Amino acid sequence: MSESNERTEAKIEEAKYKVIGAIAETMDLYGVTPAAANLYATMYFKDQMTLDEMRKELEMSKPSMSTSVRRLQEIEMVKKTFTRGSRKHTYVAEKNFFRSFMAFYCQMWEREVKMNLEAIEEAQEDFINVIKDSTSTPDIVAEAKKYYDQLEESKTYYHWLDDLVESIRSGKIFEFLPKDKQE
Amino acid sequence: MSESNERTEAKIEEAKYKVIGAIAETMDLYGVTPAAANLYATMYFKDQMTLDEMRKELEMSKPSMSTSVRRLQEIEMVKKTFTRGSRKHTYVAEKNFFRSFMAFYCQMWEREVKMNLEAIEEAQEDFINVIKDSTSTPDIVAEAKKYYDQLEESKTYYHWLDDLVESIRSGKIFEFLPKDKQE
DNA sequence: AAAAAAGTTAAATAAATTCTTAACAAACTT
DNA sequence: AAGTTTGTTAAGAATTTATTTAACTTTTTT
Repeated sequence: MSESNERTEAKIEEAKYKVIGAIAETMDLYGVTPAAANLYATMYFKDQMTLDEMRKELEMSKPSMSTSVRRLQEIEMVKKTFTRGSRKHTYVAEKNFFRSFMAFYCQMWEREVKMNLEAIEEAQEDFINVIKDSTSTPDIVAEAKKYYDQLEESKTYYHWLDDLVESIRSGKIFEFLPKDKQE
Repeated sequence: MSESNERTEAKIEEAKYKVIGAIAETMDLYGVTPAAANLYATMYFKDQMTLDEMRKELEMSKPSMSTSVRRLQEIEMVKKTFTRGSRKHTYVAEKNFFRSFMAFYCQMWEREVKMNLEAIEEAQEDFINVIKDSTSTPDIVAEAKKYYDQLEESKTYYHWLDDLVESIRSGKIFEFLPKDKQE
C-alpha cells in the first residue's frame, strides 16, 4: 500500500517533469536563463514557494534563486505574496499563460519599439542634414534620400507593433481572436 | 570637394550605424547570435551581399558569415538570389519588417505550441492512469485531477497562439490591426 | 539592543556559447 | 580532367554568460 503510493507519486512527478521540461526549454529559447526558466516551470505546479524551497527543489544556490525570482518578477511571471506565520518571502507563479507570456512579449516589444524608433529618428535627422548640406554631391543626396525613405517606411511596422501591444494590454485583441475558440 | 564628400559619406555611415546597432541589439535580445544579428542589420542597408563582402564589412571569418547567413535564411530574414556574372552566392535581406519579424515569431510560436502540447498530452495520459489506478489513494487521485485540469485549462492558450500565428500568416490580423493606422 | 535569520551584492569559478583556424568538399573554369 | 575558387564542416580557442561561494546588509525576533 505505501509502496504503491510511492509508485503513483513517482508517476505524478514524472508527468509533471515532462511539462516542466517543455516550458523551461521554450523560455530558454526566448532568452530567459535556464535557472529562471526551470524555476518558473517548477512553480507552475506549486501554490507558492520560498527561496529555501526553491533552492532545495532545484538543487541550486540561494543567490541563483534570488536573482532568478527577481527576473521573473520583472517580467511579471511571478508575484510576491504575503504569508502570515512565515517570515520568509513567498512567491507564486502566474498560472494563466495569457497573462504571463503576454506580459513578457509586451515588455519586449515596447522596448524594441522605443529603442528602434529613437535610433531611426536620430538617423533620419542626420540624413536630412546631409540632404540640406550644400557641399553634398547629387549622388550623396540621392543615397541619403534613399535611406531616409527606407527608414520612414519601416516606422509603419513599429507603429503596428505598438498597436498590437496596446490591443493585448487592453484585451481588445480577444474580440478579434477569442480565447475559447474551438481548435 | 573630395574631402567634403568624405565627410558627408562619413555622416551617412554614422547614421546607418545608429540603426544597425539598434536592430542588432533587438535581435540579440531574442536569442539571435551577435554575428547573425549584426549581419542582418548590415544587410538591411545593402541591395545584396556575397560572403566575402560580409566578411570584409563585418571583419569576421568566412565560416562565421556562412553559418550566420544560413541561420538568417532559416528564419526567412535573408534569401539567396541568383546574380549572373558572379559565381559567388549572393544574398538579400528581407527589408519588410512585417515579413521578416513575423516569420521569426510564427516559427518560434509554432514550435512552442507543438512541443508544449505534446508534453501536455503525454502528461495528461499519465495523470489519467494514476486516476484510474485502483491502488491510488483518494489524496493522490485528487492531486492528479488537479494537475490534469490545470493542463487542460492551459491548452486554451496554446490554441489561441496557434490562431494568432494563422491570422498573421493569412494576413487576416491586418483587418483588425491595419498596417497604415496613424500613430 | 543584541542575536539570529533571511536575502542581496560582489567577486570568482564553472559552464556554455560563439567565433576562428584549419582541413575538407563541391562547383566552376580553362 | 586538373586546377582554382567558393563554401562548408569540424575541432579548438576565446569570449561571454550563468552560477556558486563568500561577505555583507537588512529584517525580524527575543
